[in-house]
Amino acid sequence: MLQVNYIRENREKVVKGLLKKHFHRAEIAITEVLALDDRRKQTQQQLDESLAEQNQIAKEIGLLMKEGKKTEAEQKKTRTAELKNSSKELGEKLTEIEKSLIQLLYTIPNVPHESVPEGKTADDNVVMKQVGEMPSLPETALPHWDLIKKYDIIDFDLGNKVTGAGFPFYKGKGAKLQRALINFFLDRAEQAGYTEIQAPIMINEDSGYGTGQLPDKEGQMYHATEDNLFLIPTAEVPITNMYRDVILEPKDLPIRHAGYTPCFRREAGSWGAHVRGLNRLHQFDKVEIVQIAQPENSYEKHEEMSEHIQSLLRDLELPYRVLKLCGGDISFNAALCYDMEVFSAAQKRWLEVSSVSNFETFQANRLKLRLKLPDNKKVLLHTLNGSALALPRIVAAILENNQTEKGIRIPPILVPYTGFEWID
RNA sequence: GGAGAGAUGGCAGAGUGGUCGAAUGCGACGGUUUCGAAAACCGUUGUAUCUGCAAAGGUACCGGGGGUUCGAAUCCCUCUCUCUCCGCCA
Repeated sequence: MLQVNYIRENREKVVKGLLKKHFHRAEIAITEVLALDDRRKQTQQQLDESLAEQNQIAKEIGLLMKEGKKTEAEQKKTRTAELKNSSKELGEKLTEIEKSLIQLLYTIPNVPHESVPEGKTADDNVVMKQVGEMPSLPETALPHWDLIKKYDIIDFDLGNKVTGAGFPFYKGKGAKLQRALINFFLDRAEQAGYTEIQAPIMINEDSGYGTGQLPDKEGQMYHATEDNLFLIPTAEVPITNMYRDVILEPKDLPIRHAGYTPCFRREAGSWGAHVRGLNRLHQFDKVEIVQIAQPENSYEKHEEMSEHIQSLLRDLELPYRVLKLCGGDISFNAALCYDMEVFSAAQKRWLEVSSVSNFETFQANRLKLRLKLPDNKKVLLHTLNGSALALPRIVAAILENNQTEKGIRIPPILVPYTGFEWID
């Protein structure tokens, strides 16, 4: 959620940025925000005045009562009755205005960083770099959904039976590979200075609002209505919400956390031929990295996170590229976002395995996550996160790219974690 | 699941209707003292929002929401959470 004061002071910049994000009603929405905010202030002021008078009279009555002047006290009560009525009306009006304002703000996306390229769709994203050699596979190469059957390591049919589509079972070396990847990612994050977190995988409503999954994207989350809890779509949600309503000091920063969790996404309506196998699941494993940084250096941290993620891909020997998302493709919350894609050689497709974003103050504003400066002023902090990494597509690429006649070769860096060199 | 207790400022902990935004203690910060430190002493020390160049002032907030009252941290209702005991249990 954008700050109203920021909008007010940077109106042109905000509108321009929102248009880059293809938020076409930017001008209208901003005008309305400012108008609502003016009305809010005006009403608040009227209410405050009314309440101030009431408080004043109440004090006077208190004094009169002490002195035993009951009649005079009774007289004062008439005026209070009037004031109470007007306060009530003003209060209701204020609540209504505030509600409209918040609702409107919820519909306005974050302003993109100036380096975000113009563009409408994923085709307009800018390839920043491409690393690694593209494997050349024989004609007989299989896509991962065939490989997992051949070696009996991941079972979708069992998942269908026990839970439903998109909830596969990992078996034997398939299960061990999962565990190896998680441990590898966590160890590397720890080496890079991230404190490991084991977070709850269900969150409450407040947390959903805090990081922006609510109110708009509730359809993406599984909802346990009995207890009004949501299964997390990413560890970003519980980890970032650790800092909801928190005021930090410069010495606490930057904060670096890494957490492994399963992630749950309903993915309503997004199924099709291009999401076969491991390409899209309802439940998957992911190690997430989160940083909380000072506004003046958050973009350095963003680069740092991007570099960390890339180092994982290089060590796994996967060919990858880094995209800078264009205005039209970048997410609602993000100011800047890089996507990391690995090449899955049998599908001959680039698969998104990580997304690293700087949200600037967009989440912090909802979270009320602030920094207390030496002069006691409070400013909103910047939040960042990235996948490091999401497992299924990494697994898909490893399986496809490393397939040989004698089996699937495990990348050497993982062998200490898996305990085996081949899936055969 | 049953019974009971509770939720107050960074922490501890008073406060049961009228200068209570809230005693006191601890912590933190600044100062005096000291070669330096400790101790002692003095002072400062919540958040949000509005008016204002500022100084200053208004309003709201004692778990959340609602109510009673001229006036509520204090009374009533309700929700949430925490703790203790019993039951069940990885």
